[in-house]
Amino acid sequence: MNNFALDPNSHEGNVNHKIVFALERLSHVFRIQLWEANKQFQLSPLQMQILTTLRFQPQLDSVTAVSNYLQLTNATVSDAIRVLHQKQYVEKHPDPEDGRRQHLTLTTTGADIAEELSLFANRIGEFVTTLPNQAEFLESLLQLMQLLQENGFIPLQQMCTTCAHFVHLDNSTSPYFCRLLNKPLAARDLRIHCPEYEVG
Amino acid sequence: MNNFALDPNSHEGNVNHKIVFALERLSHVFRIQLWEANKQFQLSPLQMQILTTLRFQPQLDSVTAVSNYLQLTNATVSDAIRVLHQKQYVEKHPDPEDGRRQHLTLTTTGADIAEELSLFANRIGEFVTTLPNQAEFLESLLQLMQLLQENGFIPLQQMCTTCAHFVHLDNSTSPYFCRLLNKPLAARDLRIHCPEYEVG
DNA sequence: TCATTTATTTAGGATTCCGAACTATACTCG
DNA sequence: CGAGTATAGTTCGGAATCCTAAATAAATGA
Repeated sequence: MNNFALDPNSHEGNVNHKIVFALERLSHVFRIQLWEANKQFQLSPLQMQILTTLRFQPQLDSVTAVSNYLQLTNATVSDAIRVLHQKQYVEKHPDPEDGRRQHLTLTTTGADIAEELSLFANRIGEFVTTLPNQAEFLESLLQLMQLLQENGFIPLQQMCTTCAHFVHLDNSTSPYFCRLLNKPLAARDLRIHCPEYEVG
Repeated sequence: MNNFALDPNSHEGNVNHKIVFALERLSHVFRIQLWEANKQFQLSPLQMQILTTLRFQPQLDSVTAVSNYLQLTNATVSDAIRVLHQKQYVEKHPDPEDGRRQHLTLTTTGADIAEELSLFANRIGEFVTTLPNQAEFLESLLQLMQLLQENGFIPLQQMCTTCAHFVHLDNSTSPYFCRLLNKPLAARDLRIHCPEYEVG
C-alpha cells in the first residue's frame, strides 16, 4: 500500500524503487540535454534523434523503420522528417522497387550535424568515464534492456544477448561467446547494435 | 574522429559510449511510457510528472520549486499547473507571508491519481526486480547522479552522498555511515531524497 | 481482379516548451 | 523612507511534439 515506485522518501523504499527513480531522473537529464542542444543546433529533440538514428543506424532508412525504432507514429516522424528535408539535412529517394517507400539518407551537412550532436551527448559520457565498475554497470543496463525488449517495451535491438550467434558461458573472465566471430566476449564487448545480428 | 557516443556499431565503441547509449535508450522507454500512461489517465507527461512530484516531494510546493526540480521554465510549469488546477487535481493557496507565492497542494483526487501513476511506473520496476546485482547497479546510478549533480546537470537532490551527515567508510559490508541517524548504511540504504538532508 | 495490407502524407487538436513582456510583491541600501 | 533590484508567477506568440483519423498510392494475395 505504501509501496510506490516514485516515493523517494519512503522508508520502506527498496532498492528496486530507488533504481527506477534514479533511471527516471537520468531519463529526465537526457531529455533536458536535448532541449539544451536545441538552443545550440536549432533542431528540435525529435529532429536530433532522427538525425542521429539515420547517421548511426543507416539500416533504418524509411519513415516506418525510424518510427518503429523511436516508438512513435508514422505521422509524427513523417512530419519531423519533412522539416529536416526542408532544412536540407535529409534527402528522400523514391525506392525503385517499391513505389510506396521513401529511402532516407543524410546530406553531407546532415551527417556533419549528426556527428556534432553525438559529441554533445558525449558530455554525459565524460562523467561515465570516471565511474568505477563500468563493465558491471553496462552489464546491468544491457540486462535491463534485454528484459524490456523481451517484454515489448523496446522494439527489436540488435543486441548480442538476444542474437542467434550468442552463447552464454560460465567462464567468469569471458562469460560470453559469439559463434559468428568465433571469439569470447567480456561484458565490455557486448554490442547493442551488432551489424551481424540475427534473430535468435 | 570515429569516437561517437551515439555510434552503437562502432567497433571502437568503448564501454563508456555503450553506457551512454543504453541510458539514452532507457530514457526513451520512460518517455514512451509516459505517453502510454497518457492514454490511460488523460494527463499529459508533464502534468503527470508534476502530480507525482507534488505527491512524493511535498516540500516542492511552488511553481518555481517544481520548475527548478524539473529544469523547465516557470512559464511551462505554470501553464501545466493551470490545467491541473482546472481539472481539480491541484489547489493554489496564496502564501500569507509572501503575497507573490502560491502554495501548491494536491486535492484528494489528485493525490489518488498520483499514486496510481506511480504504480504504473512500477511496471518497469518489475523487471528491475529480476536483475542480479541490484545493489551495485543502484550504486553506479547514484554515483552518476552525484557527478551530474556536482556538475550542474541535475539540480540539488537530497541524496545521501552529498549530505552533511554522510560519511564514507572503508568497511566493505557497510561502506557508508549517517551521522544523524547514527547508523551504518549499505549501498541499498542510500537515499535519493532524504528528509533529513543538509547541504554538505 | 478485388480486397487487404503496407508506406507515407496530411489535417486537426491538445500539449510542450521556449523567450519576452508584464504584474505584483519583497528586499536592499543609501 | 524610497528607488532600484530581485523574485514569484502569469500570459502570449510561436515552433514543435505527439496523437488519431482519414486520404493516397502502391504492393500483395486469394
